[in-house]
Amino acid sequence: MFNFVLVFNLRPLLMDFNEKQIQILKVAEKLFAEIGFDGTSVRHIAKEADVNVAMISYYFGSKEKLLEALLLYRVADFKMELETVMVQNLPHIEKLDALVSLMINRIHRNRRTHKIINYEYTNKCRQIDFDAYVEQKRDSLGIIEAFVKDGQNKGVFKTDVHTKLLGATVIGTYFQVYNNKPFYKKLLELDSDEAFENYMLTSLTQHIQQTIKSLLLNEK
Amino acid sequence: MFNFVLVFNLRPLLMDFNEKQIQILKVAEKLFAEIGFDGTSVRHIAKEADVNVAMISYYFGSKEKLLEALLLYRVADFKMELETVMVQNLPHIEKLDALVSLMINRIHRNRRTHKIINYEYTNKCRQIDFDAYVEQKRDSLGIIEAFVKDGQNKGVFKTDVHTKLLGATVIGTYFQVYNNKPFYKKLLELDSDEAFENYMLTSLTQHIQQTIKSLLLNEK
Amino acid sequence: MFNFVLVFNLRPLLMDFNEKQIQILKVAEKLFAEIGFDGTSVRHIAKEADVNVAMISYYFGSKEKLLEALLLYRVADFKMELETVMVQNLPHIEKLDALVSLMINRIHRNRRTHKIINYEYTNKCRQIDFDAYVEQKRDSLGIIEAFVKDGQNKGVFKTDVHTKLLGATVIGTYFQVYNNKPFYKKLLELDSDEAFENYMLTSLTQHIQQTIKSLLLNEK
Amino acid sequence: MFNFVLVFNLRPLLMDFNEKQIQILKVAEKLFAEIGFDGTSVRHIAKEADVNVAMISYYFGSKEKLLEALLLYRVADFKMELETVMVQNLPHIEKLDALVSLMINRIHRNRRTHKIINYEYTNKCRQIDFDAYVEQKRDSLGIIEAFVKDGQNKGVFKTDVHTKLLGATVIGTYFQVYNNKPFYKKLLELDSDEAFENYMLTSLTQHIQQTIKSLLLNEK
DNA sequence: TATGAATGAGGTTTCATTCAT
DNA sequence: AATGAATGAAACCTCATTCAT
Repeated sequence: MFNFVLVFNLRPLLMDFNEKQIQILKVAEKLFAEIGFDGTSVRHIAKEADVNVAMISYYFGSKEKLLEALLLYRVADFKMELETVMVQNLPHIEKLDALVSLMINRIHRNRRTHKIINYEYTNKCRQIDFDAYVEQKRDSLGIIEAFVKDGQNKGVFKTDVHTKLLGATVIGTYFQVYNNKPFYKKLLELDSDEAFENYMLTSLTQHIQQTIKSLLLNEK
Repeated sequence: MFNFVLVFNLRPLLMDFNEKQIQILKVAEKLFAEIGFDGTSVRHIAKEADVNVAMISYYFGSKEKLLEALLLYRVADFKMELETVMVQNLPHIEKLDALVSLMINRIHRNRRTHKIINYEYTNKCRQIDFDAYVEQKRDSLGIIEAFVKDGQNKGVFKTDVHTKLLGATVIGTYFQVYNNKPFYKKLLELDSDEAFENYMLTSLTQHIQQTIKSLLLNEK
Repeated sequence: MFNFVLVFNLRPLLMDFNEKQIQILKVAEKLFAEIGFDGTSVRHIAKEADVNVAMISYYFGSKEKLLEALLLYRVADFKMELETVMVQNLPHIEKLDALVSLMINRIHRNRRTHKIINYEYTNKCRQIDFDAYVEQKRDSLGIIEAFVKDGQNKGVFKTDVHTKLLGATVIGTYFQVYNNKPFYKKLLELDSDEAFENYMLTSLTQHIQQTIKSLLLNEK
Repeated sequence: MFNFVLVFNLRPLLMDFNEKQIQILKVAEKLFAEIGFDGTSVRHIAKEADVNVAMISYYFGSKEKLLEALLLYRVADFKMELETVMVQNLPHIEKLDALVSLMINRIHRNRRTHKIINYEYTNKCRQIDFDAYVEQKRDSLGIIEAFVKDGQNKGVFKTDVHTKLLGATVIGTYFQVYNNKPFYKKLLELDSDEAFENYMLTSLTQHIQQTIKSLLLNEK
């Protein structure tokens, strides 16, 4: 049976950032996502966050450490959310939809940080500790895999699927659209950023839910 | 002096880059993909390509123009390939598989350049001409859409799908795995880069084909 | 960070450059005058002023902004000096001599900066704000013109002169000698730089005074 | 008596520049005057003159040698012209006017080159041979001085003038206006470049003639 | 004779960081 | 605890010139 009893792994995050630190983190997240990690200068961050340049080194140690802090700040509590869904007493199909929806919502909320990660994670020459990210990803995919296996055992889900790749399809589809925002805005005739955002959380989400359900539910 | 920039602006489809230019382009592609556009210095490119630093400016005008040249070099003749598949006399289902396979192969071949694009395309502050990329993307998705519509008209494909998002699922799934290579190598127990490459072109491709077919073929 | 550029743009007449800034300005003035603006590298300035290269950008923003700062530093309070002479209760002829003498002294004191201006003012491709210079020039010539008109009205000065060109003759004669210093040193048998300087402030000044007086006083 | 019999000093100039060389010289003169010697790149010259970059080194040896060639090309035959005036049988006063007019015309014709010289002549760090310029200047001023002395001996000209500085006043006044062209265009309400040019050759010339005559003719 | 290709040197500016206060 | 001043390093690019052809 699907084991949703998982010990909360409370990493000693020391995430007690003060107000100014959070201000810096938010500006950094925005700028890193918009113009890249290397493309963003600490001066730019400092200016936009209305703090002294030296403050960034002072608070975070270095620009790279700032990114690490951002990862901890944004990628930490996902598992708890997922488990909140898992414990609900729902039919597998509905739970599947809820799961996908939650993943997308979560990713969407932190899309900027995840965009940075998507790019920087494979960056050689970078000395960033991605453990929190990897751990979260592992856990998330683990939960999905366990849930799918449970459904397969119960005969609800098909078995001839690449279970480990389901998450990649969910998140990958999301980011392929997000990373090509100008292109898809035009293609989908979405006039404003708001319309685009809305599309991501409705139609795109539906498409992804439908995709995953098709894979798991239908006869081949 | 012969002005290369002019030639680029004319964008002749048969780009006649000389040997040294191609050497530079290949090194640049590698480094841009590995450590980012901003993270890569022209010195680094020059050193790795074993050419003088000034040569890059001489041949391409600037670092940004070098990236534009790379786009033209890598993203140009996709449509022709796609059409080669389309004209084949195959059942829709087989043609669908061939289409997905071709897309992935194509993306895989130029994965480095596409990774750069995925990141840089939405980069504000960047003055890069992405027209070739956008054009190619539009054409590709257009061909897919037309093919799917044809299948729907013939009653082979389901109609309640987000046709315009199919490409995003194909390519997005691919890149989600590619961009998290270390993670998936571990998850999928792939020991070497070769094993990973092989997985991308076999199992991952199958997964994506299966995904798209599930969406288009089965009852909901 | 305190933004000096903004302060410059406000152009406070009492510029509060700190010691190091003044050091840089003086070295820059010397080198710009000796080897030209383009011929002078910021490295050279930095070395001669014994400051870090980056300091010039830090303090002034750019090399061109440094020149603008120099203009403001050197070309600012001329009108006040002129007016000091004008309010004196002297016969027109003596006042004319005093006026010419003051102009030459003033120009001589800032001869280096004015030499740069003489060359750079008409330089296309240069994005320098010469407003302070133009304003000062306009004011100076305006005061002279008004004074001459007054003398003409009082019947002291002749009327058939190109009043607006008097300043050009004063300053032009000065600079024609200054810009051909090696030539005139030899022609006038002035052995040392001191002798040359002395000549500029005595004989040359007399010549110019005599020139202007001849124009304004004598029958044609 | 004024000795106008001077042996023609035919410097072995080898000024047999071919068509392309002259083309280069003309473009160089224009650009050097407009954006300075250091500010002008040989590439710019080559492009504007529609010749290969290497041609400049090939024809002239170096950029500095190109400037030297320009000096020889533009500053060579002045003395002959001056002597043409001197031998005319005219009253001293008229000859004085003719002399000034000739000087200004000559300078005006080669104003661009002379502007460069005015700036570069005192440029330390520059290894340019200005002998042709110095020689020409010496000769010109010599002829003027001799002419004035002749007039003084004949009692036509006043004696209490700085004879050696007359040339500086003539040429200096001219360049002070020329170097501040935008300023004087506005001050003198000259709308077009043509109007400015015209003013230089009429009113400004008159002013200078009047200035010199006032100095030499009138009672003090 | 003439030139396209190539290069070493040096240009300006920006970078992340440190340090004295 | 917090910051303005300062700096070495390195970024990209342009320069005048050379060289093989």
